Amino acid sequence: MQSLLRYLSEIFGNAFQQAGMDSSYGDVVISARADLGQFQCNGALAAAKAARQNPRAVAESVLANVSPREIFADLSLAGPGFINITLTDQFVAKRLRAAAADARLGCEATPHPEAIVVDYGGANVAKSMHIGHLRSAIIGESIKRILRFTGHNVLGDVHLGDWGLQMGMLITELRRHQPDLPYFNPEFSGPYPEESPVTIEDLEQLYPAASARAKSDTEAMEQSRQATAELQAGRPGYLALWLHFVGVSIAVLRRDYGSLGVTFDLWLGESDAQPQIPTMVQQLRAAGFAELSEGAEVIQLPPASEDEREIPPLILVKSDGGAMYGTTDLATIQLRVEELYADRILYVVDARQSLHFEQVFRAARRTGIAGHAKLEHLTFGTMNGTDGRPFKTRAGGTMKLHDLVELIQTEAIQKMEEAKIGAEYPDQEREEIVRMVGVGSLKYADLSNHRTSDYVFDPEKFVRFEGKTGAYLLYAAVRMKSILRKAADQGFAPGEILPPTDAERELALLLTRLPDEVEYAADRRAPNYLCEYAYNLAQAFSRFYDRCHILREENVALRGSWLALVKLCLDQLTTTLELLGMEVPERM
RNA sequence: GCGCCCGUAGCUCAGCAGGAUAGAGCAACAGCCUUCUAAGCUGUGGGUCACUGGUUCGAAUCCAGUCGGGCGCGCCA
Repeated sequence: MQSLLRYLSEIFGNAFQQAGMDSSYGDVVISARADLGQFQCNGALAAAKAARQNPRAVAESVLANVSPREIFADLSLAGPGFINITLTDQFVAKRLRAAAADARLGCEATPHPEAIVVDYGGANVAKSMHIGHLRSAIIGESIKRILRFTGHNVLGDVHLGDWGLQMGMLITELRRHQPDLPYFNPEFSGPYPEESPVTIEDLEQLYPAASARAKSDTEAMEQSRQATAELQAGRPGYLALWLHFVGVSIAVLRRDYGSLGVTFDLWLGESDAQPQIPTMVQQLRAAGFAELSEGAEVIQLPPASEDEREIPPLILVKSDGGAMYGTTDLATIQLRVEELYADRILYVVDARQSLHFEQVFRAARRTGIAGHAKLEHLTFGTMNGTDGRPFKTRAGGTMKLHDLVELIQTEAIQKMEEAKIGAEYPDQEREEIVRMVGVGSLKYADLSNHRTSDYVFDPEKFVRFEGKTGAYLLYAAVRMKSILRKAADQGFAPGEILPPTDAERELALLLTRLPDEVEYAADRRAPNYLCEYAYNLAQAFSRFYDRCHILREENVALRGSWLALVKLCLDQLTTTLELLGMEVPERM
């Protein structure tokens, strides 16, 4: 089914065309003046300007050409040339019946499906996830779901930080503590132990220690570089050790991402691109893209057109022969294009990496590595504390993701106790509710900000469950479920959706919007639009709920219509929340 | 120095491919539970959209400049 705005825009586009003007002027949008109409078309103003005509006269002639007319309860001209549009209740009801009968709730799948890789998460081996990893995971997960829902073939890749200097640091640091391990003995011929010599706790201690040491001690840094080079050259002991680091880390990452409802199709990492690098570099040299500069090999990236700016070259090979992360990213693009047949690769990464991605993308396009694939850096802003500085705990440290999830769930438990809700629920169900409410609140708080803006991360505030919060949305959905359950118990079934009256018109109109809202969010890769829509739905439902006592309604047809409306509302809200990565409990 | 992003209500944020009277939540104040879950609903007050200029019939939205804030800028990732 064609989306409503598209359908209306087509009608007005045709009307403009018949009046001798471009159909693009026919764009219909939600009205900014609900008192004057449900929708509006402003194209006559722009068309009049282009044609040097009187805008009201243009609007008049367009109005005369509008067809079909019977779906409109009112079409009127206002102000300098606005066309205000109000649909008949019959037509609205017809749209809703069609949406309710459709498995996709009236959302058409894209006619041009692409193979899309979404690169998000970005966790590192040996570092436990902290709140700095939150946004990429939450935003990336939502964008993945949205694009998948719109009909694309989407693969989510965690793209682990499992390679590079940090690995060398870990190796040297561990050697410092346990030099007798067989991994460090060049004479050792294997096999190496299957059991990891370190736990995740060990790694989390080792990493900051190693990092600090390398920063202050040039000799330690040199050793780390050396170890990194040897690892990359394939020294068996180091490789075996590294595999343990990765294995131990992934187990914990799966748990942490899992607790957020974030799942990946691919658990690839920087290391997976390494085998690709030597031949790729050879190809680039052969094709004349590599250039010697200050001992390193670089790819120059001069502007190719006026809208490109000067940017520094991409370092392809360091002066010590090693690869930089830009090289790894290039090789990863090559892999995704050649082996995953990616048409498009999206990177959900902090805005501070903008320059890096600009370099990588430009290099990938110039050299042909990207092929026909489109590359997009979907930036997101920094999470600051209430003081406007990057977020820190009271103790001044970074808050671990695990602790944050726990904190917010503790709060959910407290809220339920205060409201005297769920005391009689089985323990397991109550735990599930707490998880869904806690994680949902956290995600909604994050996603309702536009992804590109920096925002203040205030746990005290996110934990509140009143107002425009995830908990409010879940609460609304749960009330819908409750009504439908009680209706079924009493033998009341949803019936045919009738033309809305004043009591439910607001809700009914909102329910015609899902396809346009999803498309809007998908086009902009911006989940916050869906957050807004979900909130509007929940609010419109709550008002309707307050005004109309559904189960007490004695008119069977009306009650059936209302129940069908609740059902459709629940389906749409659930779908929208799913696209945001939120789960709805049966009751709460 | 160069570049990127951002200044909207007391606070946190939407809105920005130009459109009519700039929205929401929180906070403040006033109401609504013998009725489908009050984590709810209703109402009131609160804004020179940082500033200046420009483009336009029309600018929070586009352009230029100024001020203020954040971030980034070749061998870490």
